[in-house]
Amino acid sequence: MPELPEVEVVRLGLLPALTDARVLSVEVLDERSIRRHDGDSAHFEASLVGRRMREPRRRGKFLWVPLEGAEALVVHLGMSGQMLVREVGAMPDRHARIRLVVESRDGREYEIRFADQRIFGGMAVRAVDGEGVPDQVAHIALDPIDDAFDPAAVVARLRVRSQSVKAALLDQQLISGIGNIYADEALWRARLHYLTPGKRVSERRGLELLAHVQDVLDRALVEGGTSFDTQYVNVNGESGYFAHSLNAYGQHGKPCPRCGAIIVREKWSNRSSHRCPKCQRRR
DNA sequence: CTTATGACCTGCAAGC
DNA sequence: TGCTTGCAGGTCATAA
Repeated sequence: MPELPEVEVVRLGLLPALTDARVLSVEVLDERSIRRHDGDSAHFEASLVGRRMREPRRRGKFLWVPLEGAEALVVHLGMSGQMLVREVGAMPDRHARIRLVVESRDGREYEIRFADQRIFGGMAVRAVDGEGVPDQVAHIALDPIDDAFDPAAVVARLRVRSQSVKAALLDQQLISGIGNIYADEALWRARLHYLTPGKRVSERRGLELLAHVQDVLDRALVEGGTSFDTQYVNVNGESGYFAHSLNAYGQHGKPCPRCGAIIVREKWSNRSSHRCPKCQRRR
């Protein structure tokens, strides 16, 4: 489950099971899901067993579970990753790649399953800095729902770029947490064509765009994220409801809710962009 | 430095 | 029915 709202839904779901829990056992079922870990899967397992976990954190689409000592279990869901909280010995989940058994704060045991169809996601144990941020996450910009997020600074950096405004929104080193769905939704709300160069976006419209980004992420979070199929689910395997509220993403062939023109899908940078041909013209 | 492109994977839906 | 093709919520390394 990929973008910020979906990852935050997962983090919230993990809080009761993992905060102050202790790792009892770890089993790597598919080596490929251990990514950017400094060592093999046996080393990964040994790095976790017996250790105490702290409250799960998130920046953008990166999730991590701080460990006692200056390390953290970093989780990235990639395109199709899931973190499922199950009873120990529950029915198997499809595409389960890594299993952790933990004893939670209240003394109950849970089986945490990392499931991932496409294996673009993964886990690693990494060192953290003085702020508790893993080295793997250090290069990721603050996300729009972080207290320290600075919209004016992001707009200033956007406005000196020649690249398209959509590429900027997807650049996790400029602003994190946005992916293809929420980029298209925010651009629709802001009535901007995705190919508009950053330097052609006025300061006022840039700030408006970021306000739309924050609003669409907040609303999606309240709805439990966007799910089109069973790939994108919370820790209990349940889907979110924000797909009903999409105005542009995946709406090609349907009328624009604002002006009635037919939403189009266009190939761009090895993926799809959705826009209203009337409200989001290239100027 | 910035920017663009392909690699990494599995599986589903649509079209023939 | 079976085959092929296109498509999918991301990130990173590499090249220009």
